[in-house]
Amino acid sequence: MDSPFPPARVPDGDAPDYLARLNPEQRAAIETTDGPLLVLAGAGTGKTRVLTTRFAHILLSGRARPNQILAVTFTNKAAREMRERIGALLGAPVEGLWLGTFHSLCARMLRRHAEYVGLSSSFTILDTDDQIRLLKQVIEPRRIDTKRWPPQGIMGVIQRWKDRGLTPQRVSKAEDSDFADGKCREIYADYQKRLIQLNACDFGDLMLHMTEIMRTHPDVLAQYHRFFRYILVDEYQDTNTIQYLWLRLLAQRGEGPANICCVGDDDQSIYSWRGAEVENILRFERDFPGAHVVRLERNYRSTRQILGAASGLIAHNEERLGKTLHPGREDAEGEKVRVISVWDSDDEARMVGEELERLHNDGHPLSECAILVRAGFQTRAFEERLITIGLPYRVVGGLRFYERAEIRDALAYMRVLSQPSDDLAFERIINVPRRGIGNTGLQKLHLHARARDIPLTAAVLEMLAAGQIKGRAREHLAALMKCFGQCREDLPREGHVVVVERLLEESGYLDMWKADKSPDAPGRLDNLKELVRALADFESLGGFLEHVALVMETEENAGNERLSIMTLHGAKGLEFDTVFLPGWEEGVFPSQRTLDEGGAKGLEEERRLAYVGITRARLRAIISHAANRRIYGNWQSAIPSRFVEELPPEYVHATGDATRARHNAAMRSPVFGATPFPVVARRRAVVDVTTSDTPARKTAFPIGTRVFHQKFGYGTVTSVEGNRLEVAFEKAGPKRVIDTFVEQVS
DNA sequence: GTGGAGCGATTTTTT
DNA sequence: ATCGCTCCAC
Repeated sequence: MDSPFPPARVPDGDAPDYLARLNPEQRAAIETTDGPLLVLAGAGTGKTRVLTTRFAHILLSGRARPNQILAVTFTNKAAREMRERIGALLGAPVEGLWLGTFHSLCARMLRRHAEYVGLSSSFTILDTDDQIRLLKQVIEPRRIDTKRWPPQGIMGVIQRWKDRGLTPQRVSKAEDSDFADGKCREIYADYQKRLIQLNACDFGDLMLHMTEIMRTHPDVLAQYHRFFRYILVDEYQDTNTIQYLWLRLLAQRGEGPANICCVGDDDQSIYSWRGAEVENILRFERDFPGAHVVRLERNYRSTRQILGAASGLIAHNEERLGKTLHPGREDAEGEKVRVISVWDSDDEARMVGEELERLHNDGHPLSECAILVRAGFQTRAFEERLITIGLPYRVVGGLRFYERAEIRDALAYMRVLSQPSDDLAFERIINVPRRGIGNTGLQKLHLHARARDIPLTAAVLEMLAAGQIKGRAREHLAALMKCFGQCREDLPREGHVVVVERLLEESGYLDMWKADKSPDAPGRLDNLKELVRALADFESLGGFLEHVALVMETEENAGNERLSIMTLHGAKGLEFDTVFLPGWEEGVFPSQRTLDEGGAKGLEEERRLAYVGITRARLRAIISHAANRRIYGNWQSAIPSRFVEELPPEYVHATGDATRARHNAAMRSPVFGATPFPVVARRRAVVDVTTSDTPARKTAFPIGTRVFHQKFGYGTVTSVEGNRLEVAFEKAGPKRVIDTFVEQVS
């Protein structure tokens, strides 16, 4: 240790105060600094705390300087959180950390060694849309039936190969038989070639190129070996093969065992479908001989009842390292996990709504409640119900900011502004708004560009000059190119914020949305405003675009007093006082797809998902299953999920609500219970609104106010009753809504 | 080049 | 049922 940080070492014997309030296992996980270490961190056992304290401990004990620790996470959110907490522990923000996602760290490394794979260090990182667009170009000349073999499917095959660390040369013929008549390998090779020509990378390439460089250039690898003294990995159970290879290259140096610490939980491995290999964590001790293993099993989050139910459930899995959660607090007895049987999915939504109202009225904050579903289609029933009873919610997940069409369009404009040779970006916006360039026009442009070996923008200029573009397209394109040219010229003088704003204005892009009559157009304009605002946080356009490519998220307005609806996958890492777990039926959860093709492994993963769901709850977990559910338009009867049976009965309170459910159903449909009568259901909904004891407030929306609603669009208030409005929506017709769901428009 | 009709798919999501 | 995408006719 030539250069301790900070200079003063913590004296042995006296434990420094950042270690004081940790339990013995947590301390072991932190103080076992040298050699390979696997920390099996059960849900709610203080994983992040261990990770960040360990990081701080390595620094404060003088074992390494900040830039000698490599700390890897999966999401930007996790990286950000870690950075903040380390800063808090050290009392000051630390600069120059190698702390980030696998992909951002690889991007950073790859910029230094890009030339080894034929890229220049200014390579661009493509988003999913660009990838598909490029792949389509590669597929096109090959006479492949894109009905049978859609580009997305081929992209999936390629990505899987990349996940496994296979460059086109490394893909064996045998690997490439099933999909697209065995042409995937050629397509993959072409696609990679085109990426290099464009000086671009997709996400998989960041890992693939960097791993390939380290594999084939021992000098580069040695450099990183000298550089990184300690490696920390979060969520190790989610690593795929390429991430594993990348880590192993960095960790397995010749002299002595590596200081690699992987933190994870095999029971929370739920991402095999995107390439994650649970085996990586199961195999850790064999991969790193002499590894220490620390189990964190004291849970400080949930009640004893919840932990008992979750542990009993996960014990049905075979493939696991084995861990049992114990309550960390003595007072954590709690209520039993409730299992509620209902008649159909409408009853389920109604039941959840009623429970939520009760909790809300008892003073439990809605922000501490969540509905966790297996699949996206389940959210709709709950949304409708919550709108009816007027409980504010938000659906977490959905499309994120940078995935929205208008944001991607605007970013494409910026990319062309900053890099005229960015063909994929230019292709995206050349006809947005409509400029009279269709498929054939674009083909001609491509032909010209390829023939002259120039970017598309240059091809446009040449073809305009040569009079090869006619009619309306000619004027529009000339105007567009002039606009880009002018903006590019103004950029250094006026700054990127002003110029981008002008570009979006003068190119006609903003006008396109202003003229759009659809209900979500105003929201899109707001998003664009937000995007331009975010631009100001960066010094240059290039810096902003790099950030966006890697960090595809913005801080969502958290909306404090709202309950959350999200998928179980989306809930991983979060916690709530109260968690609703609806749809525990065979075919929904576990999902039909898994039952059909996932085998025993798939089922175990579904069970882990159930385990993740239950362990999100601090105080209350409410599981429900319906006897009948509408799937893709028709009603189907369903039996309770096997996971319900697997819950240990001593921790469960089953509300045998089947009687009431059947009664409700009988009232609704005298002949066949399985086909509920929607009209009655709707009337019941209205009754519920008026009998609800949610206090009515004074509303700020007098009759005649023009309002906007996220789901229903524009409308005019026709009557007011406390905080409940009746609004005549222009598109959706008359609806009753709660005032918090609409905003006034002028 | 644009817009409408018909077709098929429809778990989970990050970077 | 619903949405998104492709194909075809104007």
